[in-house]
Amino acid sequence: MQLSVDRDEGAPLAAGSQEYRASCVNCRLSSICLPLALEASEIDALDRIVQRSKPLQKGQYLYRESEDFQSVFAVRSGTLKAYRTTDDGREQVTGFYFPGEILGMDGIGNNRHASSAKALETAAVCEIPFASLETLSAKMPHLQRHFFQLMSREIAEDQQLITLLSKSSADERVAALLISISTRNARRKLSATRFRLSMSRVDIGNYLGLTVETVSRVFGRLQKLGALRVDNKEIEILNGDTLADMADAP
Amino acid sequence: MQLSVDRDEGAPLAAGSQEYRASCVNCRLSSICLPLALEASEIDALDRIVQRSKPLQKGQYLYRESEDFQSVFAVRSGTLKAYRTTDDGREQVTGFYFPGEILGMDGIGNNRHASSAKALETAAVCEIPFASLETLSAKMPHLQRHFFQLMSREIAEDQQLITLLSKSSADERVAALLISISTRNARRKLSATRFRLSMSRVDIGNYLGLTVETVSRVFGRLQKLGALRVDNKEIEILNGDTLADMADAP
DNA sequence: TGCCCTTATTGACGCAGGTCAAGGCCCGCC
DNA sequence: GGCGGGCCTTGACCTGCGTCAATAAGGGCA
Repeated sequence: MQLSVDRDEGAPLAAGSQEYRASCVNCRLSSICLPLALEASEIDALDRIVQRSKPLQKGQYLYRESEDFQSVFAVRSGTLKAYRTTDDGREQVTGFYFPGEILGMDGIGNNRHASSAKALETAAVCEIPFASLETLSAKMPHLQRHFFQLMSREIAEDQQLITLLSKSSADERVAALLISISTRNARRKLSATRFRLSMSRVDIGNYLGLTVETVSRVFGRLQKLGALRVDNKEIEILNGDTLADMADAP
Repeated sequence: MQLSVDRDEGAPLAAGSQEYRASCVNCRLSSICLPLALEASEIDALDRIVQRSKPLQKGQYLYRESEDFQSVFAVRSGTLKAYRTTDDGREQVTGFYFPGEILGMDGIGNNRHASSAKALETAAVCEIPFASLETLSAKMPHLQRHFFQLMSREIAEDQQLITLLSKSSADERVAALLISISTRNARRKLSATRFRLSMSRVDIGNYLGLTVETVSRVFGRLQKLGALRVDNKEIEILNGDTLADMADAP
């Protein structure tokens, strides 16, 4: 059995094509993605600089590490992962991005993407050229503030991951990720207890600093504890409290 | 024997007091801290919003987690550490901050500091009220860009730490930290090969996700390899190449 | 529908680093 | 300058997770 596919695009689906003509005004993700305080005219101005293009297929790159940085991106549907490659060729997944979330901000620092972004499933994104965003921000205080906040939150989230990696056991890490996904689903009015993991066990392990085998074993353990039902990529959270306890148990 | 104390303040020391009247114009850290493209009049405007106060003593807090966020801070002299406390009471050091570096940006996201900052030794800072910074940024494109870049770099650095914590051995982690400190010293025209660690082994271990004992053993190992000379907090890098190899060995 | 290749699970085993414990050193304070 | 309490180091032991290996379960494609 399969949960329904995300239908997160803002616009009503236009008879089979060009749904990516959607606009921010009627995007149902705008509450996540945009500053709430923007006025209609301001949203319009933003809307004019946002570029929508045809969806990425699973495995396609949105951008690659060390490419010129031009834009940040908002996820409209699907999921992406961001990762960087270390000098010695190892990969590190630095984040998963769900609809309404912004990625690419790590490239602003020196005009070069600090990571690569790849679609984990078919995904649509809005491209926001950064130069235009800067110009617009200078004129729209709410927008400027919003972007400072978005970046700050990315920092805070990275710090949380740092804490997770630095201090926690395999169980805690996996539990924390599941809770994070659950919370982000809830924000988009999707089920917080039942969802499909778009990323592989390898990606999860990589993100959490664990091996696939360990991730697999933790899923088994959590299932045995009755906190979870796992059916391949389908997850059902049976006992959120157990999971939460697990996520920050000493 | 002790290396000379950092004298990083911008202004010449004013006969024993009130050296914190220094201004950005003649601060020798401005090349690290400020956008190079600013004009004199712009630096003046910035200078007027920057507040300098009396130095923090070792152990004093600059701000605490979950306090109201008002300002970001630039280190003028000394070192600080930032850390957050997890739900279960564990601490995680998220960064060390040296002269010329900015801290506090993780608080912008929801107007509350996401971490605490504490002086590791006597330290002077410049306080930059964020509201004023926002106003000024809207008028000064270079400044706006600069802050976007600073925040982006913080994200990129956090991602590097994530990679370190996720993938690397104890040896790699310690080597990477030493190289980072060395590089940041060089940027301030201090010795890249000889310095005094302002943080304790506990702090280092905490930052790197290791125990004190392991940190101590790694120092021993690096010393035995001839890469380092360690005398308590005094470090001399004897062989930067060995250290670099170690920092990103598979 | 069946084939092949990728992804996931499960088991056995070893090791890096955590834990516990003991001792030495440095430094601030009286 | 001597005393006390944190730091730091070193050793012995233990364990959670990585590694290796073998098998099973999907899932895309002809």
